Amino acid sequence: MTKGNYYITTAIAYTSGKPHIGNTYEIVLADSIARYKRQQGYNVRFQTGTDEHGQKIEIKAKDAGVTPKEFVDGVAGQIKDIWDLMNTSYDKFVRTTDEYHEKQIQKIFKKLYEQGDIYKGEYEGMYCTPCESFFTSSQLVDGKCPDCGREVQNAKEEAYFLKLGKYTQRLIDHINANPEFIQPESRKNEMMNNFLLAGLQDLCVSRTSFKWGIPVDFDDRHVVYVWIDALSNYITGLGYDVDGNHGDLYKNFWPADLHLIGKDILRFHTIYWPIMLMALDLPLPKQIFGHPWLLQGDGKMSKSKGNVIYADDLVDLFGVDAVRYFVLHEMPFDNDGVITWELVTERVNSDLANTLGNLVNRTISMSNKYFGGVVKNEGVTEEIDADFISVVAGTKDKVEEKMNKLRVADAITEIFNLFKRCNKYIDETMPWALAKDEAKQGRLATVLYNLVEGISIGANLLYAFMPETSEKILAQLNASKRDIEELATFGKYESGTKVTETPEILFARLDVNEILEKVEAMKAAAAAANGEAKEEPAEPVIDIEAKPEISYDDFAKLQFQVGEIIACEEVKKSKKLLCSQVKIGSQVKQIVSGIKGHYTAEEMVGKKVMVLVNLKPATLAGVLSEGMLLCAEDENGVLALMTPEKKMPSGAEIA
RNA sequence: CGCGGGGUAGAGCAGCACGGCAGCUCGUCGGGCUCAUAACCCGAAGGUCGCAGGUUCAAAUCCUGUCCCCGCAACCA
Repeated sequence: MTKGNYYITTAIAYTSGKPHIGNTYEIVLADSIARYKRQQGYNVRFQTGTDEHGQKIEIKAKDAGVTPKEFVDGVAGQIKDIWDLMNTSYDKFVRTTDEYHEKQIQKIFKKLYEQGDIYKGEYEGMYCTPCESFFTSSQLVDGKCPDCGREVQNAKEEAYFLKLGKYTQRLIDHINANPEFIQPESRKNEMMNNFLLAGLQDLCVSRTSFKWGIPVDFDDRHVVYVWIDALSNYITGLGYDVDGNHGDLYKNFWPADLHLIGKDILRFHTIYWPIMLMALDLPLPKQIFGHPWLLQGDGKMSKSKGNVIYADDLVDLFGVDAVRYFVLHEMPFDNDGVITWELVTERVNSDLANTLGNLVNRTISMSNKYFGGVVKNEGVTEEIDADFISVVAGTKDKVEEKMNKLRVADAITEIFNLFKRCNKYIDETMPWALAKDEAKQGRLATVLYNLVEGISIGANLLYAFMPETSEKILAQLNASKRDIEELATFGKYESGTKVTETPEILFARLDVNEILEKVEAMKAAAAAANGEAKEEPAEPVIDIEAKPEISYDDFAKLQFQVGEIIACEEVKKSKKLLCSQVKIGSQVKQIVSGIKGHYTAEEMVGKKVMVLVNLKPATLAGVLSEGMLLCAEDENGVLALMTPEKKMPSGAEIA
């Protein structure tokens, strides 16, 4: 009966903090695919988990005054709670701090080192601490981290590298030969053109700058850096063993059928991971799908804006299945989706309450009203039934077609088209009119039977996406759960079955304003809780990496003066540059600064600012810059110009 | 200056690889119905598909140019 094995994974979540609805989307998406596959008859293995190492966690734990392990135990628990709250049916939750995992990582690292795929080298470049990444100077943007825009430091670090060159061609060939490998396809070209064809730099796979990681067992100053550690979870979680003593799970389920990941880490999954596998002489996963992001309506989610949406808050307000429905249905296939409280409310009302909930409710009440709840097919058909039945019975194939292409949102739409067709069927047949005519009892019974059967099929199809609701509907109808294959046949609902006498409202209609009020209340409560927890909400402080000590002579080389901005304009074609004419004493210098977005050109004019005067002129975006305006930067990247706190003449020296 | 995504009806989106009547959901308006959660069904209004050119019998779709927005990401692997 089984169609074979099917192994699906999500990316493992980084345990630096509570995941929000964006992170949660991925596990729900994976869950719906896993459930669907199971329903189709596959023997499914569904794995998720947490990535628990790295400098950031080390730092966060320190800030929180706990050990890294305690910290990740807490967050991993939180993540698991949310996964469970979302009713996801994963079979395995890996943690990269699990002992079997750590052991295999060390062995993998060693094996790759011994066979020459990993070598020891030295990494020199500009280092961005928060991003834990090195960059070449050409990668920097305005001399700052291209990823986060913050300052970078020149740094050098002994490190191990994974050789990529040896396998690049093989990977290119593989991608070309397997068009399904990277999904959606538009991403495939991106990977090819931007990385593979351009030539790969060897990947740095160890770190000495922090300790919270899996130690390299033959060189204990190093810990294994994220990629080998995290990516390997897909095989260690199955019981892969470097020495060949694999567990049965590994034998049965590798290679994976689908790695479901966010589009941001597609590069690592379609390039580095396959190369690692090639180096280990293992088969490659069959498909990698980089799903889009779920975005907050009024811009990017951010804690400072207070607009982060968390899964548990959504569940409190709407219920698990409503949230699952929303994220699965509203997420386009290869475009980012939008979530707002209003949009969720709208979907719940129109799709779940009106179309579905009300349909179930009205059907059951009619059955009770007219036949004491007994649903019997009297076989009195009419021409009008044919179209209805073909729509209902045809939905299974449509859903299957969409699911095969991972078009989950479209699959759900098909199911709801079925429910809409049911509502229409009620209007077409007008059961209440039939009920008034004694001669039409048989027809009435058949109509209700058809409806109940239609809903039963729809509810079964809904199972993968909204398991709880699916079961509730089937329970109310006293219908049985069916395999997918049986859902293309109309008429399997057992005639003569009695439906529930007391239909429960599946989804209540919601009032947008009430929802928004509750959201406000929730935010206020959260803010209050935060405030209390912190006693005095101390102004946050920022620690940056210490730079080497300098002598007074070094300092004396720097010439700082007060400058007055006498004119300022935006640098055309640049994103964040403003070009200022700065009067310093009697001379005027042109200085370009990356502060557009923090200050407008008009605001700048007239300000007295601190200027580093004797900086070697540079050209930014084609514009000459003869100095630097000094700014302070907070943890959110907000910039503030340094201005004298008393009135000072232009040109005054700062020392 | 870099890379990526986008601009189609009031809102949210599809359509674009392969040109052929501009579509879906919500909302709005009108009608119908009363079994049902003021729900359901039918109908209508509303868009020169960001702008300007070009190719073509025909362009949202292909080409060229241009403007605008967003992101570089989920608390920052």
